[in-house]
Order: sequence, then structure tokens, then C-alpha cells
Amino acid sequence: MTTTSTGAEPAGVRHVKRPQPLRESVYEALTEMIIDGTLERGRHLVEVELAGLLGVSRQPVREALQRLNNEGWVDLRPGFGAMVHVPAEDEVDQLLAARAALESESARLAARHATKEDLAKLKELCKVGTAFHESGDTDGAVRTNGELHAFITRMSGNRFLIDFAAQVDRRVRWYYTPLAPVRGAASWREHSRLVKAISDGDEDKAAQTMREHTEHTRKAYHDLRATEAPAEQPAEPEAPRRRRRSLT
Amino acid sequence: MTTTSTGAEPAGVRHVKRPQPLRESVYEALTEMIIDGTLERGRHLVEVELAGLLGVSRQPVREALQRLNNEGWVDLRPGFGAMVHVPAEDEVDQLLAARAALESESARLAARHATKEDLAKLKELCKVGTAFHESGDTDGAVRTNGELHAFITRMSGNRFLIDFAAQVDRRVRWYYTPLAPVRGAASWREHSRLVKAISDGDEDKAAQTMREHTEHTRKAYHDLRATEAPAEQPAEPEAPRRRRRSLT
DNA sequence: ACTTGGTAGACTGTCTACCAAGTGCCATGC
DNA sequence: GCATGGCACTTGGTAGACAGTCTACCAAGT
Repeated sequence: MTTTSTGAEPAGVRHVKRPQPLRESVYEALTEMIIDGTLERGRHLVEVELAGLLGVSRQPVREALQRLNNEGWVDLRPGFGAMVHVPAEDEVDQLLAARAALESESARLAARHATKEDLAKLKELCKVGTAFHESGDTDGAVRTNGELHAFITRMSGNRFLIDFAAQVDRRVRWYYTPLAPVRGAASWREHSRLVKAISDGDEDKAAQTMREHTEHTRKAYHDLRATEAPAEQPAEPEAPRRRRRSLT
Repeated sequence: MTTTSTGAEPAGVRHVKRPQPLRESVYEALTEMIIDGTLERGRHLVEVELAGLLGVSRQPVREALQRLNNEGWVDLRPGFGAMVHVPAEDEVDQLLAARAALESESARLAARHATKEDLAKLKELCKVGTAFHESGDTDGAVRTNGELHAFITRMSGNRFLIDFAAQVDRRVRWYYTPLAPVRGAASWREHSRLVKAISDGDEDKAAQTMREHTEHTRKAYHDLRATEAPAEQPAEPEAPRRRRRSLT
């Protein structure tokens, strides 16, 4: 949905670089700034400010903000402005649950439609990921993990699953970055089992394995939360809300 | 994602009617016109034209069109304009597959979280629907069917599943309206079994039953397609667009 | 017959300026 | 301490302008 698909082309043919609409660039710039924390959660976003910051007029900013609102990155309050979304307590859990459903179904369909090349690629990713993990390269392992999951989702051949999963995945990563590296050990063993099931064309097993895999991740999230925030302190620690000043 | 959630309120408290932003009204007006066929598939939508038609300026129309584009109702071609989306051959099938995954998971979570009131409501809907079907009231049965499914999805308590399912469902209904009434007979028996599984709190069974149910619908779609278009003739035979007539 | 080049019109993408209405905040006054 | 009123700020929407681009069409050249 969110992508402007280029459609299928006769293999190797690439259209010339067409300048993206500004609203698109603005959208990307803003998501990036939100994900990397430049725009902190809860921050008040003012159209003219962003426009000045990005060197464009209000119009493209408005359009980008509305899309961000529709996709849950910011909350639009009429007459006041946009706030960077602050995830609710149960939101991550719900995202992970949705992801479990989407990826599990993807795995099922991947098992159904897998080609020889797909399987080779899967095994390769699995091997690379395990190697990264064993050599202690957490970043590499995390990246490969993402690639593996994305590839399986794409293997489903279902553009809606692909699209939904991509949205959910991005949100999950934003909300809870430390989640990714936490369980390298068991994770890659599970990946192997998953790839095996897909190779065998065993749809039910693939779906089941993926479900368990994502459920483990969800459990890991809750465990991590429990340890790192033993007492729920709603009090703001310090920083008496210095009214955000422009950030040239 | 797509909804501007009102958030939880102290039970029974309704905010005063706040005038909906124009872009929202325009969005709704346009989807409606697309669904009911006033704006035929493939039609070129011109901003100023729509603006004049709806009595607003270009801006709200643009914003609505962009949302429609993100949600797959129209395709935006840069520098040219918006075309009402023309569904691809396999698109309905993919939508139905996505719906199967989403609703199956919803049924699982519904079984997990069901309250007494939920169960009562479910049974009521089931009874009403069956009665409609037996008395030959197809419209009523179709409507109740929709309500039942929507209610189960809401029971999941997962806003992402709810949102995705709603999007998919609307698209499905647009693409293939005649699908709904076609299989009243078996459908309500399956609903009963589904509600039973949810009542028992049997998550796996609920998910499985819902999956089979939606898969039957998918099968029905393909059967219907096969009978109504026995030979796939890409040539336009005659009848210069006997498209749905506008009802104004 | 097919390609090339040119022209014209239509529409979008973006900018600017402007106004009305709503929202949050703060100082005033009790 | 708490309600009130006012003020500055921000969005939502309108209007108009202009460049760039897309489509279509026609004419001339090969």
C-alpha cells in the first residue's frame, strides 16, 4: 500500500531516476529523525518549524505529517499540532502479536511457493547469520536477522502481508531497539529449523515454527522489560521541560 | 492506524461533536463513490474537478487522494494525477489470504480474552444471522455476517489486527461484492462451530475453524469466478462497458 | 510505414499570502 | 488555591500563481 510500486519490468530494465515528490522526501526525513531519536517521543512538531528546518514550504510538510499520522508515527491534534507518538504500555505487545500472525502466515506461504533459488538464499542467510553471531558481531547478526525475516515475508508473494509486516516491523524496531540483539543464541537454531520446514514444503510446520519463534521474541521483550524497569516510575526525573528551542 | 482514535473515556462520556476535518469528509465521500461505482475503475481523477464537485478547494482533495493512494484505492501518477485503482488478477486472492491470517489470529485472541458479555453477543449474532438466512433475507444475513466478523476482530483487542482487517475487508467487498451472499448455507453452521470454540476458550480450535471458514470463502470466490468467466478472453467482446450505473 | 521533432493543453507539485477558528498558557483577580 | 479572561500560537482551509511534466496530436523527414 504505502509503496509506489514500479511494477514488473523486463528484467534488468530500470527507469531513469525520477525526482521524488517533496512530500515523500519529507516523509522519509521525518521517519528517520523519529527513529534515530532526533525528534524525541512526545515532542511537539510545528509545521513551519519543520518546513524551515527542511527548507520547504508548509504544504509538503503537512502532507507528510498526515501520512505519518495515518501510520501511527505521530498524533495529530487539531488546532495544536503533531506530537511524536508515545507508545502505550501494551502497544509493543500488540505489535509483536500482529507480527506473529503476519510472519507465521508468510512462512506458510513461503513453504508453499519456495523455489530452488529461494531455498539457497535462505540457507545462505542462515549460515551468514550464525557465523556473525558466533564471531560476536552483533550488528551483523541483527542485520542478517532482519534480512532473513524480510526475505521470508517476500517469499510469501502476498503484497498485503509484505506491506503490513514491513509497517509493523519498522514500528517494533523503533519502539524497542534493544530487543534485537538480546537473544542471538537460540534464535539462529530456530531459524535453521524454520528453513528446514520451508525446504520440506511443510506448510503447517513452517507456520508453527515461525509462530513459536516470534512468540519467543515477545517473551524476551517482556522479560527484558521486567528486569530493566522493576519499579514503574511515572515521575519525570529532571529537565523541567525546557520549551523546545529551534534546532538549526 | 487509519482511524483518529478517540481514546478511552470514562464510560459514557462523549466529546461534543467536533466538526470533522474536511479532508476526512472528502476521503469518505471518495471511497463511497469508488465503492458504489460512481467513480469507475481506471478513471482519471482530477483534483480541481473533484474539488468543484464536492465544493471544497484543492487542498483537502489532495490530502484525501494521498491517503487513498496509501491505502490502495487509487494510484497516483506523478505529474499526471490519480486513477481509480484497477485490481490485478491475483489481488483478490491475496487479499483473501491476508484476511484469513488476520481473522484467524483474531479468533485465537478472541478465544483467549472473551468475556461473558462477548459470548452472549456472539451467540446472539449467530442466532440472528441464521434466522435471516433461513427466512431468505439475504441482505440481513450479509450484514449480520459482517457484524459477526467485525465483532470477533474487535474482541481480539489488538488494534493493529483490527485496523488491518478493516482495511482488507473493505477492499475485498469493493472488488467482489457478489461474493458475500453466495454461501449462506454452510457459512452459518461454521459460525456456530467457531463461536463454540471461542466459548470453550480453545484458542487453537478457534483459529483453525476461522481459517477453514475463510478458506472456504476463498474457494467460493474462485468457483464463482470460474463459472461466470469460463473462458479467459482478453478481448473485449461487446457491450461497451456495461459498468455499474451511478444511482444519482 | 515508421520515426522524429515540435506544439499545445492539461494537470500536478510547490510556493506564497491570508484569514478564521480552536488550543494551550499565563496573569490577573478573587 | 482556583476560576476567569485574554493573548499568542497553530492548524485548517482558501485563493492564486508558476514551473515542470505528461499526453496527445500533427507535420515533416527517412
